[in-house]
Amino acid sequence: MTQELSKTYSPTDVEKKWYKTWEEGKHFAPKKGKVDEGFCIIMPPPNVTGKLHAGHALDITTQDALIRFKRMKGYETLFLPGMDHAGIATQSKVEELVWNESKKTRHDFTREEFLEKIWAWKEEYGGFIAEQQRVMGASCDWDYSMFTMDAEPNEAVREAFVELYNQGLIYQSDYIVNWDPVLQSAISDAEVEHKEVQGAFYHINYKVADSDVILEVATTRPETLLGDTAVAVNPNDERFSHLIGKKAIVPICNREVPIIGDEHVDMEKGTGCLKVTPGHDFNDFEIGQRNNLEIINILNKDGTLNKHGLEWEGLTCKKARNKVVAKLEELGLFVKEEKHIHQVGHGDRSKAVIEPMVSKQWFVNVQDMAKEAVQAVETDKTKFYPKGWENTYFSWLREPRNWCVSRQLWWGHRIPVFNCQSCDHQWADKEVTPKSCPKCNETKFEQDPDVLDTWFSSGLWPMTTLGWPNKERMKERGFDRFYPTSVLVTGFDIIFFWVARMMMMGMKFSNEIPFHKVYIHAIVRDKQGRKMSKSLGNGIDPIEMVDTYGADAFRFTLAAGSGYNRNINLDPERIGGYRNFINKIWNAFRFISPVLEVASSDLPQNLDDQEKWILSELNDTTKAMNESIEDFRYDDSCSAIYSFVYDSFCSWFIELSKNILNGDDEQKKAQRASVLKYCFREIVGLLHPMTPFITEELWTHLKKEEEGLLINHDYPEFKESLIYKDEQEMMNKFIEVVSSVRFLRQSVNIKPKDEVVVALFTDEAETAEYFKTNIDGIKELARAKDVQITEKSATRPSKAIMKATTHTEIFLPLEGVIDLTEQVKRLEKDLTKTQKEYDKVAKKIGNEKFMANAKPEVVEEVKAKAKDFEEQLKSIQERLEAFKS
RNA sequence: GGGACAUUAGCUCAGCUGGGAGAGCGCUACCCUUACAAGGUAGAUGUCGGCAGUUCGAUCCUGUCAUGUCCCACCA
Repeated sequence: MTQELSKTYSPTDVEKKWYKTWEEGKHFAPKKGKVDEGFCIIMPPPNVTGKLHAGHALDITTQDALIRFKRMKGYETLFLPGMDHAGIATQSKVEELVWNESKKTRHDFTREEFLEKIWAWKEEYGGFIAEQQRVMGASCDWDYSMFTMDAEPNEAVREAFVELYNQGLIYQSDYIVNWDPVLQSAISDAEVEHKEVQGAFYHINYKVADSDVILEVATTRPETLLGDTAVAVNPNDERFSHLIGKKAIVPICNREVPIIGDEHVDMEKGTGCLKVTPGHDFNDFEIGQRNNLEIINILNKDGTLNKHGLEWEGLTCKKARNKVVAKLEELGLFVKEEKHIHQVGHGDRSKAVIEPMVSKQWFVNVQDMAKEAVQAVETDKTKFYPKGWENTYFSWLREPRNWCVSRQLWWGHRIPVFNCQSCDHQWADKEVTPKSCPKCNETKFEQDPDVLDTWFSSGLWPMTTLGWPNKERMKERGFDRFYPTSVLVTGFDIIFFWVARMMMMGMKFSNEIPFHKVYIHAIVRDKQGRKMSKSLGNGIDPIEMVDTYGADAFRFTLAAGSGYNRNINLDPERIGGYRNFINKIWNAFRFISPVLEVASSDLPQNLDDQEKWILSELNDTTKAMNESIEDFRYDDSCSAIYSFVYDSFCSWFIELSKNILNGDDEQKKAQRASVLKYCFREIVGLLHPMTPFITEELWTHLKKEEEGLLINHDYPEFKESLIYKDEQEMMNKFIEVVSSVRFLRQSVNIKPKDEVVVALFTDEAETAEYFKTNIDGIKELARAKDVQITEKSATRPSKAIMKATTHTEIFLPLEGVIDLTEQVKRLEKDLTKTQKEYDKVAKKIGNEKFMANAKPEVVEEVKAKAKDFEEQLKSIQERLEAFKS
């Protein structure tokens, strides 16, 4: 039936075929399984017009592995996809496009016209990333897919906003915000990146009015003196306290401003005198609030100086800075400039220097919400994996600043606040277009022009996607079944942006946590550990990797690198390595495929030693897989299955089966074939979450007629009945002996084809018995024509080379000349090594305190080791003496 | 300025509550052995960052120093 399998596995067609089968067969849709419980992961929605990058690939791999695992376990699973409108990113992209095409900005269009352009762009490129997610094998239910600007999320956003507004938790305020002059919008604190910049302290003299006293202030931003409305000193500072209440004269604009005392001023820092610019500095704004200072805004929206900039109106701050300094020098008020490295805020999207600026913005009062969000994690309602990331989460939420949610953009959720032009009433409305003012019933009113921060809708995402706030939709989409969702998988870089906000919003509107567990995965970097970036050109294109190595190999690589670490350094060569592993599986299958017809799908009754051993190893692997996937230790899962398949199954069990399968004993042959088939059925099951495609493909040859697709099949479980400890222990000795023979063969350059005679000496009756039972295996794998097994009291062959283990002496009798010096050298090396090991344990046994204090089982272990090493030493010494004489 | 995390084989990393240092890749040698050269067999490599302490015993615990990465914080 399957004789035509090619020597190497080619993934492309197989992957396409199976994804289509799964999707068209609706196998990603939630279905009640044997466990009466839902398991749901909401996929972090990527930017709608984005392109899949390595980070997304990791997102998908780790999430999809969990989903597939739980689906097989019999949970009703939902992997819910979606896309984000990504306000700033998308709008900027289209602005750039329009500019390149027609040298026009968005302000050359009406709001409606420009939004149309963005929608058109979205329609054209919007589906692209979802196709790429399919290529990765994401088993999400596309029927659930949502876009953050669809009608349903819009409804959710308005619902949430209006609720918060009516509860007084949303307010509008003239407040100092981070102003991005490129975006020409306010941005939230979380969107500001602080970068170290080489700047300077400029020392400037301010005259005190009606006196000769001069106050020297230090500032990094001399140009802002045009907006100064006070000079502040520390009230406890004896140097200056007597000046409090007097006036100072701001240079250049010659404005008289009060000298005030404020505890905030650090006597040690700078000159101890602080110029206060409430309009353009966060601290100064606070000082201004405390002291009722006037606020002067000296900047335009684009970051250039306005009329307060006097002769420098229209210049950027940076350009104005030098000119102001020059002017001060001219006026004799400039003292000196000191180099100074300081942190300057930059917009994380635009990279522009952020200008603190006072403007009217909408804020969410998050103080209480943050407390609840903190508590949920403190009480382990929501758990972080790895736990350490809780600190990051807490650090953000324990001292939250209110969240500036308004953005002066067009692309996004319009703030549902309306101002009546007749009666000045302001209200928030759940209707997209309210009919009339609720207070005066007039119909002349205007909606607030701003849109909401993208993270406002993202914060509601787990609820929105499950139908909230519409009762009917919630029922339809299974809100009660899937909320709180099971796991959130994401990178640490958006713990504040997203995780924290979802927690706050979730607790606020559903009175529940939005997810039980948060798995924070690593950041994918290049092989040298550098962040992938456009400018470095070191990005790895997932689709290219899939084309080259196959999605399974790529997924396995990502999974193998994912545990509780914070970086994955991705080297395409490693993907190649795991591609080879996938190919290995393919070929192992090719090996067993001819005997499948004589195999039964169930386990035979009278298992032999080898079969018990492999089943026991498989059982251990199954246990390890089940536990590690549950704990998000994909690295452990991958290494467990990798070494089982590669070492235990392929290198030993298949090799040991060749004899039997090529032999004449039909019954034994059928039995072995059945065990091979059993193992393989389990292997593809165990691997399916990581490598869904090849496993589903092979499953078609392994499944029973009545069984369906692997994607829905039961995940292998640990079985008490398949523990065979003795057989495992014996097999380890067997492997040690065979490897030793191979080693000895190589040490005297015996060709792989040539057969040798092997003599084994052991005093362990059980071990000897085992070797005798499995003598064919030794012959086959060590290429021996004859194997003699005797007790150590027997005479050793006179002309032979030898290696000693703790339990068995392995001799290769040789004819002709042996290079004894080589052998002596090698044995002496063995001797020193073993002696060292022995000395270590002997020392412990000689140590009275050790014998008295150590745990009994440790003492026993050490004693046993001592005995083993002693045995081994004796063997080596005897042989050395024999050689030397 | 505050904090977190890291430092283990050439590279990337794993090592659970302290009890003989591991994996993958790479490397070396020999092999086209009838599933697989995207393969097989065998092999080499570590003062577990430095120093001190606790302990019968420390890669693991404590302190300290060094180096690195990241996060937070109001740009005097």
